[in-house]
Amino acid sequence: MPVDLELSPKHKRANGSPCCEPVVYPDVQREEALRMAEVAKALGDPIRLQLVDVLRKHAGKVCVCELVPLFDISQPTLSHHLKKLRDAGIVDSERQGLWAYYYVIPDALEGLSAWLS
Amino acid sequence: MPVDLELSPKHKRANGSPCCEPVVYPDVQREEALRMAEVAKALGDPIRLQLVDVLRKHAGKVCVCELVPLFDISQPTLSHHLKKLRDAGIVDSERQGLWAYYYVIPDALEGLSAWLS
DNA sequence: GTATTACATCGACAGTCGTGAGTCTTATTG
DNA sequence: CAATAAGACTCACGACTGTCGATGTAATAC
Repeated sequence: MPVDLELSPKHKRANGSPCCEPVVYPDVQREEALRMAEVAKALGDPIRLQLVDVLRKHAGKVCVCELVPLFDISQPTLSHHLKKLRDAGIVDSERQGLWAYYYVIPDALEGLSAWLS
Repeated sequence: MPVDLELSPKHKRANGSPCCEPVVYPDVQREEALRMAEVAKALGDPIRLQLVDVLRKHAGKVCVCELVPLFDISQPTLSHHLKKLRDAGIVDSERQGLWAYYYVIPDALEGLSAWLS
């Protein structure tokens, strides 16, 4: 329910004077925005978003070798995307012999999710 | 409640044969992932995320001249970010004389928000 | 031991990004 | 009319991105 509060007819301002009452902006938001933007950026690639989707739906740890055939990209590229997700703190991995198992870090998406709701 | 379903000790596979039972991946997700990644990418910059935050909290249309003093970037750069948000379908604008008023498109974030929840 | 497999890292490439300075268009003011 | 202001656009710059092929590392299989 957007309310059009004062779409006031504005006036050209003298060069030094402020144009309008600036919208207040809480400083607390700033570092939180940095973190949320970091997560959003990591999700800002279709393949990474689908990777997270698969990992979440699987509700457990998924071997990289299971992920490779799902996407039409090379193994090094997939590894690169997984690293991006790791760097963003969204997923983590666990080595077991030759195999690496990935999983979504619980609550890693909660901040962004809460803000979006 | 992550359940470790069969972290089966895997075996090295012969070169041609499949390594593991690949996780199924619904094709429906694919275009939806494209759209959500587009939105996430647009939110993947702290300034743009804060811009959307301001526009949402204001619950109405906000003049660009009110946005400029909130951020430590030049006016052309702010305009550039607003264009990115417009291209991603997150915000839209409305000209009124010299002034441009921006607002968040209702439900633009709903897809991503629902997926994250 | 050697060969092979899983996965990560490196190097290189074209493409995109965020940024500011400058310019342009349009509308208001006088 | 001329001057000025708001905001979008253009250009250029360095930085980063997604991609692949090649290479490196470590563990398994023989």
